[in-house]
Amino acid sequence: MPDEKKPAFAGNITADDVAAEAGVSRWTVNRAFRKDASISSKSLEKVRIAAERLGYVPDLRAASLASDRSNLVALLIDDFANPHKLVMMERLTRILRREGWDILLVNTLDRADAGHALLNASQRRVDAVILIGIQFDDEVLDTALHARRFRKLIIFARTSRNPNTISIAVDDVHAMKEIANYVHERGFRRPMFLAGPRTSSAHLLRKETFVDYWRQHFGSEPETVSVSAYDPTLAAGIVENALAGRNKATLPDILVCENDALAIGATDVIRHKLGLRIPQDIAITGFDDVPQAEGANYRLTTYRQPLTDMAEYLVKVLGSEEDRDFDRLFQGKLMIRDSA
Amino acid sequence: MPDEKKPAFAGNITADDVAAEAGVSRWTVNRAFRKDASISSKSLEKVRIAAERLGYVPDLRAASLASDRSNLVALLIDDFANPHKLVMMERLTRILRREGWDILLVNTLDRADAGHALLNASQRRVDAVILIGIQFDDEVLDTALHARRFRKLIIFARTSRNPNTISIAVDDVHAMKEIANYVHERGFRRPMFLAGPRTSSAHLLRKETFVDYWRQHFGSEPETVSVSAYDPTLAAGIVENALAGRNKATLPDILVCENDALAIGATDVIRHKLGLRIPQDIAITGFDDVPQAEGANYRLTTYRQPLTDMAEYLVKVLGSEEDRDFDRLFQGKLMIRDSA
DNA sequence: ATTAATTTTGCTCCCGCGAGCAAAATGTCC
DNA sequence: GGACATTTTGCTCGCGGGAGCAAAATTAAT
Repeated sequence: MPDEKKPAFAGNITADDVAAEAGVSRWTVNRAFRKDASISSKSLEKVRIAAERLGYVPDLRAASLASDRSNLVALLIDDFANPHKLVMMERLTRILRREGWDILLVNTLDRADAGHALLNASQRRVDAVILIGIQFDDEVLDTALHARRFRKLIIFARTSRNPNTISIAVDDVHAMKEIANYVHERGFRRPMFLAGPRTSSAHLLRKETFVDYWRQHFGSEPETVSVSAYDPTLAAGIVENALAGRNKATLPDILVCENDALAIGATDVIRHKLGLRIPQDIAITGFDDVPQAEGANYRLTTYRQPLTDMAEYLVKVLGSEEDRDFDRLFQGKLMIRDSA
Repeated sequence: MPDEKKPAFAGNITADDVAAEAGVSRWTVNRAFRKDASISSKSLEKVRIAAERLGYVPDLRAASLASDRSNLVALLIDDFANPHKLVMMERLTRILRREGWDILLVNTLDRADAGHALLNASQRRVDAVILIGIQFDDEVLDTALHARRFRKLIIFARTSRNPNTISIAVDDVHAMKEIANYVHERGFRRPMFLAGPRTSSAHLLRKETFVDYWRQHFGSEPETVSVSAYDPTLAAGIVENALAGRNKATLPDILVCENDALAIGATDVIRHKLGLRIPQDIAITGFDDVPQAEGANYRLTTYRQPLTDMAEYLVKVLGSEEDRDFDRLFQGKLMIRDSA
């Protein structure tokens, strides 16, 4: 009788086994699993059946080793407190997988760890590295680029001026000017800007744009406050400190936040700790348009990044063999809701 | 002369190059990068220096191919709408990386896609698969186990009765009884249970436990409502439908939610669409203790899963060569806040 | 049918490293 | 210094598949 014992580990079935079963050579078997295969439909069918019976799937490690293409990209992330990261990961993983790219997820603990994370990725011989964290400053990038172990280094959803990286991001300058204009149009006159960590010049782009634009066009100098991470909880603490004890006259009339993570933390504390109403006592704007921004609780006026388009462009870049300048800025959309 | 052109792609430096530079054999070079290495400190130093100069790092694909150990685990996720997933990912990736495991992140689009996702992982010859999604029902598991392409199949943060999987989860039965008792103690008498998708029997555990326990100990039969995904937005819609138009007498006095994702959606709609106060008009409990549950806005009474302990146990399981029953239930902790 | 053009198949030689063993080097003891 | 134990080093062979070419099979053209 056939032994019906518990299913054994079957990782050791190789193309040779399938070749024997199908009565063809090993190379024909391997060809059957490549899309560019030059193979007759007859032997393809034979191989399919034999592979099915034996439970064979090609070993991508070996394929990658022999072909020098891993079809693997590393995704380096650090700030898991930011809910927008979840959205970005979902979008990226979905679209990348659809195009045949696998993803190595690396949690970069802190700035000092960035180098190790990059090394980690390089040992798997990833074809590209995608950075969606915040702690990858110029120094880290330079180290990575110096080692030069990846074909492409992509900064996703953040502008980078480094000429050796590929930056796929929303046009922050345009976006912040649009926000500034909207804020002013709606009659707000004393904005406060809530900024994130200042780890590199690129992060200052939104803040600088807003502040400079406001000063130049509307005269006054906006207050600014900054938080050391894009974390709603931290933002709440900072905002509470910054606004506690103020009265109608000294309170900003709107809090312009660098992103939704900060705006959400700010909203919570303004309502529940400071007892103020949004937008009557103080309005709020965000950036990113995370899912909860649309929910009944926040109704946050924010700026939507065209993440899907950006991810689609990303896979196009990954697939390209050219060595040109792939940097690209996308235009987002101001989502007007109740918070401002 | 040595060509000093711009930093080239340096993925092609091999142990042989380092061996030549250091004046040792290739095997000594490789040994220098293994921790169990039997190597003299003198040649280790020589190799380190040479490797540093050439920018060499071992190729893990080749190592994995030769040793039949990839040190890679696949992480399969599907419900990215649930904020708790972000917490789980952070914890898992951090602890796994610390122990030398790399992570292949696979976004499982839907139930039909689960098989492909598993195949995907198997082609990279991962040492184990970790499931933290919801759509991996018994049928999917059986298919995966039948193919048997992984040494270990771990269901994380969800109980599974399948004897061939390893389930690392919180003790749902104990937890729900604790919640039921607490709810009753605090004087609530007409609970409604808000459940998630009913894709497999395992998902019903919390609901069934609560409902059965309540019926047996407190007489009445709780109402139940279910949402097709752990998504706050969906939960909001369902709850609005379920509660709209009710008055004091017909409204449940507490909404017991299967997890925080549902509780958050429910909270938003109860406050902002139905205009009710929490907990005065209706109380709420959750499960998971996501970061925002503690925030000023929700102050959600919920049940904390000991994620760190669970993740630590997971790496222990991964490292073990034994073939015994690794299933384990952890005890969590009821976090009492303002929502109930 | 014959020859040439084209597709399909099989083969050699790698890809970069590890297991396991034999040779060489080093250390130990009297 | 000699005999032996112990560490360190080098080597053969294989992990599973790809590039690229030559042989074989098929198709097209005359």
